[in-house]
Amino acid sequence: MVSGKLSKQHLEQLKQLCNEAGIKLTHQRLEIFRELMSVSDHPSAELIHKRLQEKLPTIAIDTVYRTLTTFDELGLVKKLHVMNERTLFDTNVDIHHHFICTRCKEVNDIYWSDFDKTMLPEVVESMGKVESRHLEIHGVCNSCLDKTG
Amino acid sequence: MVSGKLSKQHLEQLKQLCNEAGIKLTHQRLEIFRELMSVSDHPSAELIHKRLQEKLPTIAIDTVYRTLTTFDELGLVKKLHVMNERTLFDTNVDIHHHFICTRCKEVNDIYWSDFDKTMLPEVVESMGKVESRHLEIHGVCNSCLDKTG
DNA sequence: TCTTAGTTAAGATTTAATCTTATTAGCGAG
DNA sequence: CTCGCTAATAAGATTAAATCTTAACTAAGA
Repeated sequence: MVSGKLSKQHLEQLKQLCNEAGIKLTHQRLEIFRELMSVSDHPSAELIHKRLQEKLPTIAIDTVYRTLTTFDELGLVKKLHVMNERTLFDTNVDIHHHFICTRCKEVNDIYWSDFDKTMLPEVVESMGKVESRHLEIHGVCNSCLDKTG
Repeated sequence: MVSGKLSKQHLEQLKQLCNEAGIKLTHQRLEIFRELMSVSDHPSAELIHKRLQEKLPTIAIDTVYRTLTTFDELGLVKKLHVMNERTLFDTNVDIHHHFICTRCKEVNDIYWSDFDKTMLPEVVESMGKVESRHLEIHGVCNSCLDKTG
């Protein structure tokens, strides 16, 4: 788990990762990394940009977006809800889940009643009043597999 | 399951639902409903708008958005990926899931390794090459429950 | 038919995210 | 350490999804 205060170990990790990936360790990347490591919540790019205003008053929002995407590719952070850029509507209002192709973005319905009936862990129930659960499975659909392997 | 060609039964269902909800059954609502019932995929508001151009050349995109939201409230359709309007970043790259509060939109991490180890149904595996799974649990967090009940 | 509250069309507005271009800076070679 | 190349950045324009505003319209009950 990556979280807590920025240590020399983390710094070395970033340095090494940049080296391996063949990208430069810029001041901006370092500060965005430092900011990320100092929080345990799920910040937006804009929030990070805002928090960095004091240290880097001239940093552009675009740089934050770009850097976070780079970090996502390096595996340092994970984007949430990336599968679709827009809101979709489902005429199927029965309980079901989705298989989303990471290449063509096609959405397929999944029925898994055994899972729907499964009790959630105690920890989850203690977080609040659960209303629904939705499983998103990401992968490459057969159609895309056929095209490129 | 709601899909297939629009039948009189569907029409009556819409009429009744509008009545119960105290809203008018307008031409636009009927055509959007008809369009929704004729497809089995997951259309966006813009796609529906586009498909309706022939029948209703003057329909505004805003009407489609509004109507779909109304239908969502009526339970006729379901919005996908509604929990967050923006992309968030997670510094936790370990396998985990999320509890998302439908009121304050706060995101909490969930660990459920038993589920992570569970085999997916055969139907899912046959859809393509699965890369990852992500569970989103929606509900009201304790903090929000305390405020209003 | 008349009335009115709810609904719509059209276009402005908001806002997340990306693109363009000139400038800057990391970092390896010398 | 300095130079020079190339990747990276800042700034502002741009794109696009979604919502808001306002005047005109219409469904449905009286």
